[in-house]
Amino acid sequence: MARPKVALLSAGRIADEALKLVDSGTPFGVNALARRLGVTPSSLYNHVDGKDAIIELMRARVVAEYMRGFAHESWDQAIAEIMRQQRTMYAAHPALVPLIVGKTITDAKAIEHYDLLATSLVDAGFPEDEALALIAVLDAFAIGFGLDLTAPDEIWQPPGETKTLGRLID
Amino acid sequence: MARPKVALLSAGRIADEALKLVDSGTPFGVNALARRLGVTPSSLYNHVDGKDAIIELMRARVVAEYMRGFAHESWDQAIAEIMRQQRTMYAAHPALVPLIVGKTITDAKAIEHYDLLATSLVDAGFPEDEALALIAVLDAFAIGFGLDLTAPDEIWQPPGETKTLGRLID
DNA sequence: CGCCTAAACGAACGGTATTCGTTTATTGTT
DNA sequence: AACAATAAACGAATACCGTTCGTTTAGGCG
Repeated sequence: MARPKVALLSAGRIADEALKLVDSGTPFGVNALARRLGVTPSSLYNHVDGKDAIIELMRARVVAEYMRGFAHESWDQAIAEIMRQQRTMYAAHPALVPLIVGKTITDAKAIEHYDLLATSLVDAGFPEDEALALIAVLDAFAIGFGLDLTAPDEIWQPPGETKTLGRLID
Repeated sequence: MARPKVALLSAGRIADEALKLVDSGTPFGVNALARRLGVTPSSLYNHVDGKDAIIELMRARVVAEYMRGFAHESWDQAIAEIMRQQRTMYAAHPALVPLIVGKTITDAKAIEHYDLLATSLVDAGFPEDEALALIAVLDAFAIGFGLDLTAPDEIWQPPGETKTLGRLID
């Protein structure tokens, strides 16, 4: 097929289908995504910059849907609210978490939310370095929690007898 | 080369060199590891079960080196001690964290430590399901913190102006 | 009408982990 | 001492992966 009458693809459709693919539980990949879109893998590169860019598009999608920000709240209430929103977000798309982990955040909306928190903390009197450290710790916890949602069925596989753990995980 | 007079490889040497490779910052892989060992990739399979098994060997190595357990401490002191040991461990080998994340834990010593904590919590009166949930949360936080140590140089890459965040990260 | 661009395809490339067959040196057994 | 079995290396082959490039063709614009 050459150029079709109406374009089969668009960044939006790619992002949507990618998220559906991820949520379906099958491992994410450019080839699998292309197959789902009824297209060859190389066609995607006419609309999108590659695998990492697609992942960033997915991040943008879920951030736009789940992160609502906060208003007129004390810094600790703001933190609680943000963590709740992130929990809901990651719970809705657990398989996305290991994909976005460790990748630089470029999405404007996502950065906006971090900026909002940073401003709230600084306004509340936190020194700048402490504010940054706090944001990092909160993010670490949120990511860690999100990863827990994708954890393999068997987190632990005791090779021998255990005193307590074996009973707990059964 | 066929079989040499003295074996070039052993599970131990593979684990050691793998950890050195990981710590060096170059991306971990079977090919890169084999090159470092002066051997072809397929030779590794005479001693070790594959990539994931090598990663599990590395986990065993660092757990054996850094996790000392605890004794006669209250449950909250025990938690604090475990978290400190994990922090030190991950800080010493940050690039290992993204490799072990999400992989089933089979190493005996590692399981032993989780079992010790589980026992401590149950003995302290926690219901079994709460104890397991608590362990999961603690683990999530530790992993999240560990991942933060490997984070890319630029965690955020603001596409536009920011109110506070841009100032904080410079 | 003709040119340029957009958007698809297919082939090829370099990379990954892994498997298998072959070779050969060492070890264990009769 | 002769011989079989095992261990441990290599190299070639496989099956993926993400990505790049050249080619084709349809649509829009001057």
